[in-house]
Amino acid sequence: MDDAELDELATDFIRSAVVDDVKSGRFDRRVRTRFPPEPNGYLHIGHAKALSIDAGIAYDFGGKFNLRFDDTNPVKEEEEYVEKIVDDVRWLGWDFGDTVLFGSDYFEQMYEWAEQLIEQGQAYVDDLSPEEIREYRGTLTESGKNSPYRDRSAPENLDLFRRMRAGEFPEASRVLRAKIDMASPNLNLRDPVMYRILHEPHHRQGDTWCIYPMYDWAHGLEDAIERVTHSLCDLGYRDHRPLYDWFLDQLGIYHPRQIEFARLFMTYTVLSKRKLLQLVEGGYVAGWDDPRMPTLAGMRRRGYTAEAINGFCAGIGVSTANSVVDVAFLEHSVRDDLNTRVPRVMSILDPVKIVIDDYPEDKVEWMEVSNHPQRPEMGTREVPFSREIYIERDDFMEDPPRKYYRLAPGREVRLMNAYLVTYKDVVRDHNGAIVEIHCTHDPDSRGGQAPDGRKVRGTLHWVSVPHALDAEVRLYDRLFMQEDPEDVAEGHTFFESLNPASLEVRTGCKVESSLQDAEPGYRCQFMRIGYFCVDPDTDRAHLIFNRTIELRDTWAKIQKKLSR
RNA sequence: UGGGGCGUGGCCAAGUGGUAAGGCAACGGACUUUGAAUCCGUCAAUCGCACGUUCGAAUCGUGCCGCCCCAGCCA
Repeated sequence: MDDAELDELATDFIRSAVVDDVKSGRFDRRVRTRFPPEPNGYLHIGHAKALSIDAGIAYDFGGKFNLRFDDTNPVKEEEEYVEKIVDDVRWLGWDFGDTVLFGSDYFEQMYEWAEQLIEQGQAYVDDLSPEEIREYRGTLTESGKNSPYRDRSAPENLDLFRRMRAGEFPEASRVLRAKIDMASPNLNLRDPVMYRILHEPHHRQGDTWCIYPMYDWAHGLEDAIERVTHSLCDLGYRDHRPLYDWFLDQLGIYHPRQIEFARLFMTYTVLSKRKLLQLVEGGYVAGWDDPRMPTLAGMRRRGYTAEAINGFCAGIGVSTANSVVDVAFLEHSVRDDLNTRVPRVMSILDPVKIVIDDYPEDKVEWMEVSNHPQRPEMGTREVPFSREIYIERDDFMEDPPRKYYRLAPGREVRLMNAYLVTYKDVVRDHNGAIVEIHCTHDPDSRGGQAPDGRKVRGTLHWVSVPHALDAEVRLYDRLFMQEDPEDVAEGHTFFESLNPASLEVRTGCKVESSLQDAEPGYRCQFMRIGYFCVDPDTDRAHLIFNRTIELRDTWAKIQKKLSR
């Protein structure tokens, strides 16, 4: 890549920094990034943003991208999560080569470097209790004070540290600390803990270790071992950067550059692993992959595409300002992607029967219907039409308001790709509820075109009664009712912001017969309603669709205005 | 009240001394066999506030205000 090509890649402040480093040869013109999840939960849309930056930069610069688990705390981490995370990263389409990396694989090297620091007199074994360490650390406004164990000799520290590793001491009895500055205004530099004793088996290392490295100590070393050039993380680590740099400098080893960016926040959503876990464990949702969850697994099940999510991430930009992205932008990204790629189909969520009195009783016509009116290359299919069809219950009104131009007494409407039909009368049950609407049709309007060119404003979707397939449809809505779910009164929790109507299960929906063999994951647009996909719970006897997202609904807006 | 960050339209976000990009949302209108999509148009005399420097400031200086993060043997 020459300089002119590089300049074009400088589209945000991080890429600009990378461009500078490539130009100056700081890392031999290499670019290598990494995504370092801790395997203690599922990935969510916030991780998709981080991935889009980490992996996206490696991709744009023709560099390498590492997927590396930051698994330094055996008590919080589980194997199940690593599989799910790997799966999600692949699904999003990011290429991390053929190896999944683990920070824990570097434990031995880290240990050797710790001994080096001890020998250099820059790390010591501290016997203070956790409570004492906290007291000695001082506060935001008062400086800390030195531990009485701070000046142990290097040989003594080495001996103690080796015995820590050998398992001679109980948990919490001792730690290894870096000897930096207990008076630093940056609390992270007040002799941070490097190793703690944990008599816990590790998900990959088994019982090999009983001392485990802390994040600040481990992270830069992992980056250095992997020859990462740019270690990108969220703003929360800004204050840790001096420490990241300090360890690498004292060791005198390869030194990547850490750059921080703002995490993603989104309206009507919570994005913290802790809270997501609470939703799962409290049974507020059906699991990590519940379609209402902001997890990648949930969104995938909901019908969101990787392209939509990546497009969203690219669209929100990268900056260092804390911001809350409007969930409407995510929804826009999803509709935008689905609109161009997904076939159209007719399905009725709330059916009411129409009988076309002047249409022969046994006749069936197979109408040729485009799979995507704007994209003829997606082909056509044959859809059966007969005397009795279902339409949407709210596509008929006996006493319609202004601007309603669907079926009503005295009206003629178009049945999409079929015929123009005119209202005749209605049949009710003893409670007065409508059970059938009777119409007549214009036999010369086959295909839906008026032979005389008369204007017909309303166009309805429909499904032939004898051919219709029964389906369950799960209508999902936002999980939370408030823009900021955490904005609750004192003593209350975000659970109270939960939307009680976030899931509505409809049974007895009538879908087009072409959906007969649709496989789980199949996406389509139910015309005039929204985008849907087949849920994995589907089986031969039971078709189940998830509503991914509604179509924009201008009529709903007009109605709202009319009612005011 | 220590330290580190951040403040550009309802929401993101460009802009780095030469007179406020773009997207989302919203609102009009055109088109329409999806009230979808598409298309066209409207939407910041002003960049947290106040002084100052300059021919000229969102961009530089000073002061103030507001918001976020840090006191795990979590990451």
